[in-house]
Amino acid sequence: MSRMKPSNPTSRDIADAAGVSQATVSRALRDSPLVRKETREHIQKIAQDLNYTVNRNAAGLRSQSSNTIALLLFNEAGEDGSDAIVNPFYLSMLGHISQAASEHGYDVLVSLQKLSADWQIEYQASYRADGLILLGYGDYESYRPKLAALAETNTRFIIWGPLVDGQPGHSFGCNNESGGYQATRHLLEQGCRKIAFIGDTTRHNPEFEDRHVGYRKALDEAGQPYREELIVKTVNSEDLGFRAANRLLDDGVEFDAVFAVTDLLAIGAIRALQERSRRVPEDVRVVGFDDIDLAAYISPSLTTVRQNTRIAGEGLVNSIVRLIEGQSVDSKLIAPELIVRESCGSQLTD
Amino acid sequence: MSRMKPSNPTSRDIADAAGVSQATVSRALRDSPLVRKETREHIQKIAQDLNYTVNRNAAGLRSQSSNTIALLLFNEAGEDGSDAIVNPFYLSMLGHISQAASEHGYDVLVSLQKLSADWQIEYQASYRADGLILLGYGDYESYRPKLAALAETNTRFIIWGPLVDGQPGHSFGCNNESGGYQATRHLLEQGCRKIAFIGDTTRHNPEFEDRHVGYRKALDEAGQPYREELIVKTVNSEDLGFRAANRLLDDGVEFDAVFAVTDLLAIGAIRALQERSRRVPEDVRVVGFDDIDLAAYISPSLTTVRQNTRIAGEGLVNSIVRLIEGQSVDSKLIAPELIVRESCGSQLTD
DNA sequence: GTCGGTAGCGCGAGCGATTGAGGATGAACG
DNA sequence: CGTTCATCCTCAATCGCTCGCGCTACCGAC
Repeated sequence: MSRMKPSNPTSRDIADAAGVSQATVSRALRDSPLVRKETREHIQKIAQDLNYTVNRNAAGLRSQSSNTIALLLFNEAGEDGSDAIVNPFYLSMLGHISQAASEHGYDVLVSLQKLSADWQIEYQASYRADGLILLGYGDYESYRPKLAALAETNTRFIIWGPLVDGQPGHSFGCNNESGGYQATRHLLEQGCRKIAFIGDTTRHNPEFEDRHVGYRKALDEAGQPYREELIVKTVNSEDLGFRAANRLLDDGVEFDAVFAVTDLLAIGAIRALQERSRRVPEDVRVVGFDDIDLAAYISPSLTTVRQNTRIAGEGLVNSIVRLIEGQSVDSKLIAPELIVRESCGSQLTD
Repeated sequence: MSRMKPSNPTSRDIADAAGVSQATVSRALRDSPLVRKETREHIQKIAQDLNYTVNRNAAGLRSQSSNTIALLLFNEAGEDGSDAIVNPFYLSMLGHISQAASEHGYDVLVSLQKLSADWQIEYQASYRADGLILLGYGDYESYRPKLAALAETNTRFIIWGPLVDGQPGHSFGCNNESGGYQATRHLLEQGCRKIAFIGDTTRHNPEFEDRHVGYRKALDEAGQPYREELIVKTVNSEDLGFRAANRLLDDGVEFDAVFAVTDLLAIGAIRALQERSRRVPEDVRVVGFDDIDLAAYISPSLTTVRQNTRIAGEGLVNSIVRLIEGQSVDSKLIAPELIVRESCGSQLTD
């Protein structure tokens, strides 16, 4: 099949050059306290001169570890065979995950997964990696068996998302309820009374479900009624946001604001509104969720609930590393933050 | 350090269960013609039942290969210790690279590199992977020695970018000159006569240099003079585009169009123009390069030169795989495509 | 001067796959 | 009926590293 480059120096070569045993080289290069400082430095210098690096395959084989974490990205695009489009929010997390991982001495293996793929793939990844990070997991309900299978084989994994009762494994996410609450409350404060909600409200998307809970809580608190006709259930993509808003308009539902559970949905909704001559924010105020790059640049710029991807990425990596090292993980949620821009019309009232 | 999950089935377990030797299991699982079809299927079934997957470390150690390609992303953010922001264009390539790689049976290891990092890191990556893909390599001039070092150690790598004379290794890119030409020519056809150019024009960024060549060629062809004062040299980021446009305005340079060598620069430039009350496209028409997601959503939507990331990703993977397999690679360029949107004012003349 | 303790290093047995060399089997052939 | 081949498998030797032990100095203490 494929070959690596021919004949690199091995630890034995270093050992010969340094006049020590090969085992000592191994220890020295891993900063083991079992070898004297001078010896260690001597060996390290020689290794550097000879451009030696440990063969990760051999090291991994012997130590039964890989110092690698696999990042499984689930793309939300439909099964229409179209290009795999990964949610930009997850993509922006990738950078921070990679960074954090390398600080912990881990490499990152990425793998795009189709939601329809069978779990065997994940399992294989588990052989290549010490742990898994699952991003954009989508429909939790239908994936639970796969998660259970992972857990059963002692695969260490962590899911980006809320803590769902009865879900196998660990998770790390943001306080979606708080985010949904903040968004809705902000709209209420702007004087909105008929706030449409775009996003799933069921256990299938616990993240969205929690945002919906926050939405409802804010309404309750403000003494506003919860109206079924304002709820459009959908999963995540720009196009679905577009369609959702169009459906509201088609149905003749009156609304003066939209809370979309993701920025992608919000952006699609804004496009639909503008196409049908509704001004944002004058006629309809819109708030999204995630704070993807796009949010700041579209017109009007999008008010949204930010999930800090740096903190998220670091948190995920921290958790998985703790898991790998056999420590316990405390799955606390990170706090989302409302970012006010133009689409919610705050400026109008100033 | 870290451990993988305890005791998985090995090929010997499969062998015992199937009543064959362990070597036969190994061959059967790799569809070797040396084992009879029935035997092979029998073994594969058992392997599946036992949730067996080959230990990649062991396989890699023995065969001196990893079936992995490393993707090195160079972030363009300054050294101000700020968050690592990867150019969204490269990020969108990631998905396609990952996809293409898995179709070839390769895993993808990602690694963010600071431009300032020493080459040792890349070298280490080369030990983990059969080949390297370098994205967003930045300043080619200063990196040449590192590339040479890679080439010298027989590391297989491929760079996204133009074919630069004297540059070690192989590359795969898009026809930047054509792209620059198309963009500029389109602006000329819109009646623009003073087209500012934002981007590097030197060998340090061969991609941009080539776009500049195309820009100049279009001007020549139209009999338009090339004016130094319209050129703003800068590298790539939204903020730098913002500053570049401001500088043009500060300097009192007259211009009726901007060709920015990346969308990020173009978006920054538009922001600056709008802030200083220049209408886009009425007063200044703008064309970018890349066609990142953002381009379609900003206001006005950005006319740009698209580099098809799917084709690019597949091409890169194809090339590196060929390289790994010892075949020759023909480095042809992919063709960029002008995507007309609002920022160039085409609609105005319709 | 003997002895226990310890720091520093070497020995050798694997880790689990791949791979070339060689054995068993049965069909084809003179 | 003995040979000759394919065909299909088995044997056993690696790949380069890690890690439990065991060995050797050397030190201070009795």
